[in-house]
Amino acid sequence: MAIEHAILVSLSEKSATGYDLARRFDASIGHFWRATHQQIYKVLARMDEQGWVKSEATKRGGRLDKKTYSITDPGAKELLRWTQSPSSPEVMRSDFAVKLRGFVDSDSIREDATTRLESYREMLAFYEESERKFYPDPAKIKDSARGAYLALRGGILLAQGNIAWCEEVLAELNSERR
Amino acid sequence: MAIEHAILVSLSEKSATGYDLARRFDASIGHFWRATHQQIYKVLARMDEQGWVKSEATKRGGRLDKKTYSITDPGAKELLRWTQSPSSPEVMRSDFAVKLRGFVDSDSIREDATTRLESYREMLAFYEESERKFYPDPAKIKDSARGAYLALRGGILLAQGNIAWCEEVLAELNSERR
DNA sequence: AGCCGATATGCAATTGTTTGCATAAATTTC
DNA sequence: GAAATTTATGCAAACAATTGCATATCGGCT
Repeated sequence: MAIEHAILVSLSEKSATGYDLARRFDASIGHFWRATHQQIYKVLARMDEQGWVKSEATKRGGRLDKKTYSITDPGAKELLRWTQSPSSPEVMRSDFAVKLRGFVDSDSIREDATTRLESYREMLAFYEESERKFYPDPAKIKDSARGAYLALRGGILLAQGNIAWCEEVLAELNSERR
Repeated sequence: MAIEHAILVSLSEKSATGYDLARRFDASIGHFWRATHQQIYKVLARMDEQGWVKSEATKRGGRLDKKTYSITDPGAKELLRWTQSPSSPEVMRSDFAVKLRGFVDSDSIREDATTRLESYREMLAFYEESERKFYPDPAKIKDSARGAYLALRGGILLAQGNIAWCEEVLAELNSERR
């Protein structure tokens, strides 16, 4: 029930085609909500029917029309309504935690923890780079950018939590080996 | 593709009925993987067909049989296979981050952050209580409990990350108010 | 005796998401 | 000039998960 709202947020920043959105959901906003292009196209069509977005078509000869979507008033109203309703707590679903809990094969867990550690470190590096680049001085952040900044901070803090977790797992597994 | 494995992990700890599992998925292992009883019953039936679990029925007169499930050899083999295959990185999906990113109504965000902060603090308190109770001395943890301990540590570290995030959001929103 | 909560199982419908496939022009790279 | 990548859209099938409903007994409380 929230890919719609992620799309509304994204469109409220800037109008876009489904393709553009798919790229955004693979980068910026995609750090907080993943979605494939297939899903985006389908949801966009539904949202269009509902009147939350409108599309402007560009003819392209032999190919299907290119459609640029923008948010409508009802769409903005829905976004406000959603913002104002309390968000349900995230459903925790961690393959890694289940794997740990099972503790069937410590070598595999070590490998997995190593891979995860690496990818969370990359993620953290990326987020921190963004932070330095876009918000060098937290006191001077424009009001319009406060939300994006705080979302980014979340990415950083959660990545750090995950890194700490992986490091602990690896430390524990290595101490166990002796 | 992982509720099966969470069930296998849980059954490998101790045989159980669907009902028992549903309660576990609402507490211990449920901290890392949520599932409803309906889903559990359905998946158990499928796993039974696949031969990953077997069930022993107890007749109960007018009512449907009570079935106690336990893990089979093929089930244990599948659990090992799953453990040894690299876990796909968790798909991040955070309503809260999307809401922040949109930043439509800061009062609602403040409320939301306050609620989340509270629930993560409760979670953390619960985890830390478990840690004190079951693992007072990390150096003396039995091998068989290492996995559960490390999963618990994950819960603690991620809860702390989320708490830090909520606190930052609230601090930022309050400084903005002036 | 009546009510409530716990025990115990499950079907059905719907919604949400992933995966596989398909098409086709424009642009960049070798 | 050929090949690969990017731009751009979408359908269909399968799988995963949620929500609503239904049933029935047992034990404890009032």
